[in-house]
Amino acid sequence: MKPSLKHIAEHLGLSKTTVSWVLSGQAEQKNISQATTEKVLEYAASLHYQPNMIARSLNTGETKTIGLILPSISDTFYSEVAREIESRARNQGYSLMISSSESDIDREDEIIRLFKAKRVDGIILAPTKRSKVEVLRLIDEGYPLTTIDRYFPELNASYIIINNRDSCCMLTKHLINKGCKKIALLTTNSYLTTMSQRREGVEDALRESGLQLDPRLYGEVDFAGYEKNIHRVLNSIFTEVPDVDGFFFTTHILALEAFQYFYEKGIKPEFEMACIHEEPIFKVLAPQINVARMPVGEIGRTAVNSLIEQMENAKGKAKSRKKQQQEPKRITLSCSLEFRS
Amino acid sequence: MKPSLKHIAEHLGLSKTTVSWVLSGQAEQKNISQATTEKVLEYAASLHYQPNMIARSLNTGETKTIGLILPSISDTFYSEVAREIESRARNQGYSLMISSSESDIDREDEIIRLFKAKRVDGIILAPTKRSKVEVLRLIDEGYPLTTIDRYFPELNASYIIINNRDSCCMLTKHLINKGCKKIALLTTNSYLTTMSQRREGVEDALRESGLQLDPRLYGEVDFAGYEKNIHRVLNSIFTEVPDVDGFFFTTHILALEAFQYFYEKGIKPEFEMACIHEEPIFKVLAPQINVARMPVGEIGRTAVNSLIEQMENAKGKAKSRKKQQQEPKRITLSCSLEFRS
DNA sequence: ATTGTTTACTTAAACGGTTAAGTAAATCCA
DNA sequence: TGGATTTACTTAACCGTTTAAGTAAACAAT
Repeated sequence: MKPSLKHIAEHLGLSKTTVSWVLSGQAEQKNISQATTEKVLEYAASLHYQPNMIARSLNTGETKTIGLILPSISDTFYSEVAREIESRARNQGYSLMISSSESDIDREDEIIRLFKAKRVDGIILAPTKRSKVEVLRLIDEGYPLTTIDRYFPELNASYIIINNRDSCCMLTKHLINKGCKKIALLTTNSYLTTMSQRREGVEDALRESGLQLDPRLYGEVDFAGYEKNIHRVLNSIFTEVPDVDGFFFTTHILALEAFQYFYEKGIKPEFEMACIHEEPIFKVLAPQINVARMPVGEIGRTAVNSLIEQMENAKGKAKSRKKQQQEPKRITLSCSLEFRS
Repeated sequence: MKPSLKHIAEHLGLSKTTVSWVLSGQAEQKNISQATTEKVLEYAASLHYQPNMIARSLNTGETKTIGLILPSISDTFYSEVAREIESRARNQGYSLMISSSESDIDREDEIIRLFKAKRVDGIILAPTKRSKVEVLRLIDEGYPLTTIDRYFPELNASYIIINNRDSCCMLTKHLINKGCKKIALLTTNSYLTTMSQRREGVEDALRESGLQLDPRLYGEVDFAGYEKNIHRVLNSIFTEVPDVDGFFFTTHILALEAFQYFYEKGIKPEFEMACIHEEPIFKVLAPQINVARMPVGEIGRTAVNSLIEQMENAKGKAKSRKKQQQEPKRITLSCSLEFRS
C-alpha cells in the first residue's frame, strides 16, 4: 500500500499533525525540533512518500488543476495555445485537464459538468456557438472562467481575444495599396463574432477606399466539411470573376485549403493574399502572403493570468463571505502584421 | 456554498447514506422507496447538485483520470495522438491530464511525481531519452503505465509502437525499384530506438539490393535546433554527392524542413522521396513523396485500452491482495504505406 | 403467537490529509 | 520560587463521499 501520513506518524511515534507540518514545510514556523524534522523527512524520502493531493484537496477546497476546453486539441492553433497554457499553468503550480468539445454544444456542457464535478479551480474555454446553459451557469455562480479566441456578447465573462477588425482592416488596406481592385473574401461561420469582426475589418478598408465587397467575391464556408465547400466557393469565384486579383482568408485553415486548390488546379497564386494567423509552412507554399500573426504565447499566458486572478479572488471571497461579483476582465491583444508582398 | 450530500440529507430529513444511494443509482438495489427516490432526485436537480468527485476519489481510490505525458502537445503528430486518446478515454469514463515533458528528463520525472501525487489512475507516456528514476519506479510499483511511440528495451512496460524497421525497409525498396542508386538518409537522435530501427530498415533494403549506405549521404540532425542543422547537412550532401537521386526522411519534421530548404534554394524536388508519417500539406508540397502513415487513431485507442486493462487489473489486485505482476503487453502496429511516385 | 424475512431506512467508520485548540515540560524573568 | 512564556508536541474535528453493519417496523410463514 501507498504510505500515508498516518503510516509515517505511527512508525515514528509521532502524531499526524507533526508529520503533516514537517512535510508541508511548516516545521520552522510550528516549532518542530530539528531532530524530529530530520527523522520525518528522512523516513518519508526513504518511502518515496508522495502526499495524497486528493485528500489535501478535499480539505483545502483547491485542486490546483485548471480545465481547458477547446474545439479540438489537434488543431495547430489550439494546440499551440494549449501548450502555452500548460507551460504557464505549470510554473504557477497548476496542472491541466484538457478536453475537446468538437464544436458540439452538448459536449461542451457535458465537459463543464464533469470539470465542475472534478472540482477544477477554474476553466479556460474557447466557446462553441452561442454557448448553452452550463456556461451561463458558470458565470452566474462566479466560477473562475476565462474565455479565449471567441467572443460572445451575451457571455458576461472575462475574455482574451485579438483585434480582429483592425488587423483585417490593415491587411486589406495593404492589398488595396498594392493595387487590388477585386478582392475575394473567404470566411466561415458568420455567427462567430470573431468571423463577423474580421469581415467588418475587410469592409472598413474597402469602404475607406471607395470600394465595396462584391457578393460574387464573398464566400462563406461552413467549418463542418469545409474541404469540399471551399472548392465549390473558389470555383464559383474564378468563373464569375476571372480577373480576381486578391484573396483575403479569415483563417489559416481556409488559406491552406485554398493553396491546395490552387495547386490542384495548376493556378499560380500570383495575386495578392492576406490571412489571419500563419503556419510555418506558408513560407514555402505562398511566401508572399501577408499575415496577421496571432500572439499565441500571449493569449496563453494572459488567459492563465486572468484565471489565476479570479481564482485567488474566489478564495478570498470564500473567506470574507463577500459575495460581490468581480467585473470580468476584457482583454484584446494585437496581432503582429507581416507584410510580405 | 456548493450543495453536498449532507445538505440534501438534512433538508429532506434523510441520512447521507440514503441520499448517496439514490444519487449513485443504487436506489432499486438498496430498497429505497419510490417516494424517497423521487424526492431526492428532484431536490438534487433543483440545486444542480454535482457530486464532489474529490471526496468520492478519496474513498474509492480511483480518480477516473489518466495522465498523458508527451514531448510536446503542439507537435502535429502528438497532438493528433492526444486527441485520439482523449476521445477514447472520455467515452470510457476517464478524463485526461496532459503535460509536456519538452524532451527533458528531469521535467518528465517531475510530471510523473505530480501525476502520482494527484493520484491519476494510470499514465500514458512517450518517454524521453533513457528515462530516469521515476519511470523505473512506476514500473517497479506496478503503477498502470503504457508507453507509446518510443521504445526502450530497458523499460519493462507495456508499449505501443509501430513497425519502424519494416515500413522503412519497404519504402526504401520502393525507391530502389524506381531506380535510385544514391539515396540520402536523413535522421535524428540515434539514441532513440525508434530512430535506429528506422535506419536499420533502410539499411536492410539497401543491403538486399547489394547497395550500402554512403556515409556522405547520411545525416543525423539533432532535434534541438534542427532548423539550422538540417541546412548544414543538406548543403553537405548536395556538394559532396551532387547526383543524389533519392531522399529518405525518418520523420515528417525533417521532410518539412527539407522541403523548405529545397524551396529556398530553388531546387526542384525531382528525386524520389520517402518519409515516415505524413502531414496533409505534403500533398501540396511534394505530392510524389512516398509515405508510411502512422496509425494515429489506433495508437491512441490501443494505448487507452492497454492502460484500462492494467487499471482494472490493479483494482482487482488491491482487493485480492495478490501482488503478482502482470506481464506487460507489447504491441506493434503497422503503418499504411502509400506509394505515390 | 412466535419466529423469520423483507423493507426502508440509519449509524458510524473510513479514505488521507489540514488545522484550531489544547497541554505538558522546559526555560525565562523578576 | 512562582508565574509567564516558549518549545514541542498531541487531540480531535473536519472536508464530502462510500459502505459495512445495525435496526425498527411491517409482513409472512408455521
